[in-house]
Amino acid sequence: MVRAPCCEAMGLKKGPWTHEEDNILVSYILTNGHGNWRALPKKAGLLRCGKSCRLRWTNYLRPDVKRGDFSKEEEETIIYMHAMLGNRWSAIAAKLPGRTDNEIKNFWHTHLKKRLNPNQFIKKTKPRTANPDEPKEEDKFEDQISPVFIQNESYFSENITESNSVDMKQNSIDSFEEYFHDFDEILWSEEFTVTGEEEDGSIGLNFGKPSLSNEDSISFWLNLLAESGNLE
DNA sequence: AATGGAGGCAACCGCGAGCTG
DNA sequence: GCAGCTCGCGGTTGCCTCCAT
Repeated sequence: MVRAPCCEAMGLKKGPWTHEEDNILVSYILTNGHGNWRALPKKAGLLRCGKSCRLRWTNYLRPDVKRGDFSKEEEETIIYMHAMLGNRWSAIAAKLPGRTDNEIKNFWHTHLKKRLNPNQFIKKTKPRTANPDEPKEEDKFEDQISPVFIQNESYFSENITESNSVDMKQNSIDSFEEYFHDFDEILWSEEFTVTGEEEDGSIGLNFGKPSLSNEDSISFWLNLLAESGNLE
């Protein structure tokens, strides 16, 4: 199959986005929706490829993108989900409202990965398609989880009191199961709902459905653009 | 104050999946 | 069923900032 060229180079801009480009993209999407990403930049008057626009929107400009440091809970979720799913960042991001796969991926590589023993970290990326011959995700869970968490001394330092390595290993698994018992139920329940503005100022989300209504999104950006003087 | 290295993050690239005609 | 296309994902790169010397 012949792949369609993504950015037929000529004249298309690359590199960091400017505020003006951001404003154009946001205004266009809020007015028209993104529709066909490939056609969007031309319609919006941007010298970018559709891919670049989509990435910019999903990772940075979307109103429900949560910026700022990851909370302890979010870190724990990432570690837990990564132990279960491997490098399936989009799947992990789906469990962290307001966080993007790119952000999580970066956070993992720059912060969390360091806490793990690299020699023990052998989990490979899972293929996106389910192979019927392979064991189910749940069946493989134990095999995946132990090397990561057992080696993560800092993570379990509060729970592990035994110095004996064998006991420690078992304790780690027990601690893990105990520690994440409630967590698991929350993560795998479809209703992971937070609404309205949170106490910390972050945007509330209805997990499992669009986090903000279109109307809310428009209001958000109209206000923002109006404040910055970029929208009449 | 200058400089070089390390770390962090935004953005790009290439591939596979899924949709459509 | 096939070919062409778009979209989404994960890996990687490169720039910018910070910090140590």
